[in-house]
Formats: sequence, C-alpha cells, structure tokens
Amino acid sequence: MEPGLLRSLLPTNLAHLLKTRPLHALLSDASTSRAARHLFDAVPHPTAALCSAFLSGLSKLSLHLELIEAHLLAALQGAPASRPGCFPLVLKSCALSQRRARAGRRIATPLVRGMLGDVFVQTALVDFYAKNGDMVSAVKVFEEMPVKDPIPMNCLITGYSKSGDVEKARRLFDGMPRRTSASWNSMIACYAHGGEFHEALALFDRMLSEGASPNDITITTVFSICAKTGDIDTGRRARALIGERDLQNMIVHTALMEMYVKCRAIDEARQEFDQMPRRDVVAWSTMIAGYAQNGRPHESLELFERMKATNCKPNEVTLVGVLSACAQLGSDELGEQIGNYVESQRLPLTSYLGSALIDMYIKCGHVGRARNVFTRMEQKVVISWNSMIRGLALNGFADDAITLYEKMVSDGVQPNEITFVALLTACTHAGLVDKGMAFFEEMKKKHHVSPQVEHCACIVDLLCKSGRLWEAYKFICDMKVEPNAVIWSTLLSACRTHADVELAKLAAGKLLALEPDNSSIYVLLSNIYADAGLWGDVREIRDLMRSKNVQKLSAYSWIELDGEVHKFLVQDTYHPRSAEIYSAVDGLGLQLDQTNPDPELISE
DNA sequence: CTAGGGTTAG
Repeated sequence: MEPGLLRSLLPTNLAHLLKTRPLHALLSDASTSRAARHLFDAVPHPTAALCSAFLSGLSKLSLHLELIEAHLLAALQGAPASRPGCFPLVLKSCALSQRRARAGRRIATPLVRGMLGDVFVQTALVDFYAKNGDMVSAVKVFEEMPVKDPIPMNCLITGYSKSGDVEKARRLFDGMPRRTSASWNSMIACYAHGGEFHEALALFDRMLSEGASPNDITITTVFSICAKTGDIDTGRRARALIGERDLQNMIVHTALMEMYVKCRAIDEARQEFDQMPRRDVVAWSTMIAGYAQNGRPHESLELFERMKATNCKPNEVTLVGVLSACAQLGSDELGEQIGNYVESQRLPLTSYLGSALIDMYIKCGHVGRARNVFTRMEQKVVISWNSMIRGLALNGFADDAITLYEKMVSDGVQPNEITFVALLTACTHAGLVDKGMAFFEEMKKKHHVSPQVEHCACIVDLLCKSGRLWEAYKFICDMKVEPNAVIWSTLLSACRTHADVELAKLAAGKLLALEPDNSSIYVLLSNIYADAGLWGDVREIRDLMRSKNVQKLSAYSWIELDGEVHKFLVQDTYHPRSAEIYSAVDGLGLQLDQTNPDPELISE
C-alpha cells in the first residue's frame, strides 16, 4: 500500500503519529493492546507484514489469548495472516497459554505438512511441541530440518529438561556443532531443574574456560542455583561478571539479591537493592521476604512502608512476605492492622495468601480470624489444612485440630509429614496418649508417611507427659531414625518431673554425646541428683563442669514492648532497645540475675 | 514484522 493512501485513510491523530515512525514499528511496540488494535483497525487492507507486526505487538505484551483470537479473526476476514511469519507468533502464544495447547495442535498439524520449508515455522513447531512435552513430535520436526541450527536444539534441550530427561539433553548438547550462549544456559538450567546443582555449576565453569560468553541469563541462572545451594563464593564470582561484561538488568540484580538472602548475607542483599536504578514488584518482594526469612521482621515492615509510598503496587507475593514478618513479631495489634490491610486489597484468597494469613493470625493470637480465613479459602491444598491444624494445635484446640484432620481425610486430601507433626502436636498438648499413638500408626500404615524425627519427638513427649518414661525410652531405642538432642532432652526433663535418676543418667549420657558443650544438660542432671538428695553426685557434676570448662548459660526471657515481643538474655549490650527492656524489667520488680547486680542485656 | 535461555512466597 502507498504510504500516502494509508495516511489519507487514517484519522488525523494517527496520521500525525505516522510521521514519526513507520506503522509496523508502532504496531510492534504498542504499549497497550487497545493502541495496537486502534491502529490496526484503521488500516483497511493490511499487508502480511502489518499482520505480523500487529501480532508481534500483542506477543510482546504477553497477550497470548488475544493474539490467537486476532489471528483467527484476521484469517477469517481474508487478511494475509496465514503467511509463514505469523505462525511462529501464534504457536508461541499457544505454547505459553497452557489452555490453548489443543488450538496449537490444530494449527500445528497442517503446518508440519505444509510449511516445512520455512526455518522460522519449523523452529516454532519444535518449540511448541517441546513446551507441550511432546518430544517425539518435536524431534521429528527437527530431524526434517536441513541445517542443525542451535535455536531448535536449544528448544529440545529445554523440552528434555521439562520432562526430566537430563541424559538426553546432555547427549544433544554434546553433539551440537555450534553452541550459542542460550545452549549453555539451557543445559545449565536443565541440571538445575533436575536438582543436579553441582553439575550445573561445573558446566558454568566449563563455559567460562571454553571462552563462551555468559550473558545476563547465564548469571541469573547461576545466582538462582547458588541461592538454592547456599554457595555464596560461586555467586560472588558470577557477580564479578556483571561489571566485566555489563550484564545489568533488573532480573539479574533481583536474582543476586535472592542469592544473598538465601546465603544469609542480608546486608549485602540490601546493598544490592539500594544500588538498583529501578525496582519492580519482584525486587521489592524479594527484599521484604528476605528480611522476614532472616529474622529481621522490623526491617521487612519498614521496607514495606517505603514501598507503599512509591507507585509500585504490592502483589500477593509481597504480602505473603509481609505477613510472615508480622507473624514473627506476634503482636495482636499489628496483626490486626496488617491483616485488615491485606484483606482490604481484595486479592483472591489463594493457597499461598490464605496460609500466610492463617499463620499470621495464629501467631498473633487471632484464632477466630484464622478460622474465618480457612473457611473462605476456596481451593484448599495440603498446606492450607496443615496451617490450620497446626494453628489449632498450638492454641490448645486439640479436639478441633483432630476433627479438622478427619475432615481433611474424608475430603480426599492426602495428608503429608507436616500434617502429622501438627496432629501429633495437638495430641501432645492435650495429653491424648492413646489417640496420639493411634495416629502415629495410622500415619505409617494408612497414609504411608514414614516417621521423621519430629514425629518421634511428639510421641516421646506424649509418653513422657503421661509418666510412661521407660516406654518412651524403649520407643527411642526402637526408632528407625537417629534420635536427636530434642528427643533426649525431652526425656531428661521428664526424668526430673518424675524423679527417675536411673533413666536420667542414661538420657544425659546420650545427650552429652550429641552436645558435649551444652551446659544445661549438666545443670539439669545436677538438679535431678539434688532433688534425690544425692549430693555426692551433684558435686561430681560440678567438678566435671569445671574441668571441662563448661560455662553456665543464662536463660532467655521474653518481654513485650509497644505490642512487640523481644527475646533477650542476661548480659545484653546488643539489643537495640536494651535500655527500654531494662526499665520495663525494672518496673516488674524482677531481678535479672542475682549473681550480677548490674546485668546488661544480650540480644538474640 | 517472525524462532531459544532467567527473578519473588506458605
């Protein structure tokens, strides 16, 4: 079409636009689908190239369903939308919008026969089949291609990665005549996907030593692997490449932040966050959740307040992080406030958001609100049930927890390890020995969940609480998993309550083998001896402690200031609010440590 | 104007 003719057909504002950039560029880079549609509809007889440009615009906006529809419509109206150039876009949209796999197949099948000459269509077909997990068809199309181009091979590697076929991916990778950065990236991601992080990083090293060019995507993948393995050294090495090769972008920085977060280098994560020129919702969410995960809820909430002052809107992920921070503070007032804020956002109550809300309400003491959230959740997955059962258990509603568990099973939801920890916790808190033992058996036999140390700890606690100490001891000896310190100290504590010196010696011995420097074991044992009037043994323990140079540790205390719970130790100079805690303790008329008249506070 | 690889949560 003549440019002059087109201009005369367009409304004046569009004609003005066209003076600055060609129509196909405007279509391809449109900022909204409305803008693209507006332009495209103004063209009376669009050329094939303009159809491609229009679809490309929708593709860049990730409007996959709209793209498929537009393509069908254009084809029906006789526009040349069936030129080869349009199909890669349509297939890509079909592959990316999962619900359109069948539509994609309807388009793909005739293409396999009709347009095998076009490399772009063939590549799009390989990608489409690979993304749908149909590797047989993907390989078939690929084998018909005349040249072994790296792009379709990368698609195949990614496809094998999705279906867990790391071996086949590697064979393909090894046989590539030419590799691009994406080939390495796909193969590294493939190992990472299969949990073979060591292999993935080894390949990254080989990539560097062979002189291939790592790009922004390579280091993003590497950061994400280092985050999962806690390998901060490799992460730092990859970080050096950002500056060397100018691989800056938002995703790279966010992945790097996440790496620091998971390696517990939270201040370095914050440094990275502060240096970012722009921050999207993922960057904010990563940092907010990062503080929460590293036990720094105040900074998490502080950052959330700062985020609200920007024009970056918090999403579900952000709020899950915020709720987790709020749960850690355990303040009923703040819990109510944040809870109201989150619920006022009118976001759909997904399993993620629902569980985070339940956890938060439970920890802040709003059991009723937690129950209310649970009732409103439409899609309840195992984790949702687990959150609610655990919440009820921790708040002493053992019967409700058990009823909920029974409802879960009758609803056909398969309970997992966590469910039984929650359920057994409920029995422990209520002292329901027989029920607890029965659930333990049900867990193994009916639900095929093998007991972990946490489950066994519940049973030991249960038996100990009802005074069946030797039965608990026998249970520990018969356990399939190695008993840990928690289990032995449960037994040891019970030995004091029930004045069982003989068993106390056994338990303390096992415990000291696991934790030789834990002074509380000596203290407890010495108390048990003292209770029984065995002063000789008490002295022996004291001498032993002195000879082993074991320090007596102070106990933790908790105190609430302004609705927040602070944990502190005697001799603390570190706690940010030590002075206030001090005066609050003073106000209670309590003595922190009688041997030390001027105790300082130590923060956790 | 058409094909490949990457980041956040319970």
